[in-house]
Amino acid sequence: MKNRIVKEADIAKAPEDARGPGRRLHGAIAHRLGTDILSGKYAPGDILSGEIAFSEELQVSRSAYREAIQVLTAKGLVASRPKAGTRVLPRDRWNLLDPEVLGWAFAGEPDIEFVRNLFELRAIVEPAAARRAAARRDKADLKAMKDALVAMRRHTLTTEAGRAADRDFHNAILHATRNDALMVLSASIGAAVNWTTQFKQRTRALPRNPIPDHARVYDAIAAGDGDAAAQAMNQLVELALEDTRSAMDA
Amino acid sequence: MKNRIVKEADIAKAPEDARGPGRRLHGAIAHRLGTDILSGKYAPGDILSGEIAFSEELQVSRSAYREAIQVLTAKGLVASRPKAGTRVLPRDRWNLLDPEVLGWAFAGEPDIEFVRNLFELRAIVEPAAARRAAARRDKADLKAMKDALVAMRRHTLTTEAGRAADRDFHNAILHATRNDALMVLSASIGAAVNWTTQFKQRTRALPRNPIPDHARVYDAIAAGDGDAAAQAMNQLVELALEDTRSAMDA
DNA sequence: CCTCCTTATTACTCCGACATATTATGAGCG
DNA sequence: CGCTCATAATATGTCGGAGTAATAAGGAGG
Repeated sequence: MKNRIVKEADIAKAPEDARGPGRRLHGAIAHRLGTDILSGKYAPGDILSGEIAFSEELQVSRSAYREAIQVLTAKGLVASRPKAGTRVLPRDRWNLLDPEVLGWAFAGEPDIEFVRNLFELRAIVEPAAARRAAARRDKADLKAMKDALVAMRRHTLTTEAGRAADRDFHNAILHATRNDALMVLSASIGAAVNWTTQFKQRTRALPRNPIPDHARVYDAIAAGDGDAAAQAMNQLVELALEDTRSAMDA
Repeated sequence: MKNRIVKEADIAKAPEDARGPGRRLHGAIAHRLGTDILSGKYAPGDILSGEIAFSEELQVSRSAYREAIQVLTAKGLVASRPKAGTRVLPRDRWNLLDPEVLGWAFAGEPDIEFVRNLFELRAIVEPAAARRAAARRDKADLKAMKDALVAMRRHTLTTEAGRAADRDFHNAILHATRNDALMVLSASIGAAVNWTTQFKQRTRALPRNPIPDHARVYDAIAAGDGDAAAQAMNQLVELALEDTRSAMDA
């Protein structure tokens, strides 16, 4: 049984009705409106045309449009009130750490400043997570990290399998912290990192081999050395930011 | 002249839900289902009854029920597929940092372990934020912090106004970091902290005056001393955790 | 035992009507 | 002239039903 994945090219090919199999209509509408908002096409304070007008313009029923709006409302992007209409909320109300919102943010040309902020957050959270992982990890955690490391060596970051292994490695570390809140944050940051990594690949080949950095983090966690793990992870993040920044400047 | 039968009265009058004004019906349904999921009434893997059955049981239309499901889907709590039904997703897919989800998590008796994890995250993020705020704050930031500090002194944490001032203080610090991602995280953590603070008050009077701790953080940020700001904030969080833990143990 | 096809079930989409909440308007009055 | 309060206008909210499409499950054929 072939488990086909939906390629990015498919939805990019049909910008108007970006609706592939498995993707619901209201999901597609939410995706379109979400990217439009994140890209600045609709600015905070703007009021969307009424339900009837907009749903007709999009050629969809009012129900589908409303369900899409509920999704955006749940993510803090918009708010609706009778008679007043649906307006885009100020940016600080947006749920920027929502994985789907992050995907929308990176759908177009990503804002360099926002990427910098995400890496700053990553530089705060991941070293601290690595320190705790070094103290709490068990054999299963170490095995998951080592497997991911091996997979990264095999496929390199130029392939989707390699990037998946990279995410697995970081997820294994976060999992070893035994902290739900940290793990959820990892899902968000991991998604963002994935987008930026993909972006790096889009411009040119990765200038540096990231495997040794990951190996250092693994060794420190395996040795139970929290300080070394935090330091190694901090270095990893800093270098990743450097790579991404140079790729975006070019 | 219209002889209307009880339509949405049942849900509205339902004791626990208390659908307040300004709160929509689908929002109330999402709130109810959300709290039921967070409280464990519906466990991950459980399949909800079909749209028709459940909407009739709740005495609401399918539209309202569906829009509520879209909200839960957007927050990663459930996923729906034709023929398979709507099932509760595993916990690691939940958007636990979504402010609304956090509210649902604290609607019932909060899980002590989850609270500990949230404070651990706070202990990671807020000191780092304070360090950066010390480096980047301007006069407006300092004024906002000082105003919040004054308001905290006036009202104390026993009043809603005082707790709002507490949130304002922390938000001012996060705002001074000039980092969107950090600010969003602050909204989440702030919401959670608000719930726990409220919980502390519910059990007994606050055993210690938190104002001096906040003042120390302010002084360090005003002086531009990043290390001192981080250390003071770390101490503040640790003490807050201690208070909350003792309040919950009792 | 596996593959392919059929079928039944379930969510998904659409439609049109009515109810409700909020803003805007303007009449009446101090 | 400016304020208050009732009234009307309008967009969102809620409803019920009909029909479509997708998918898991079970059966036919290899």
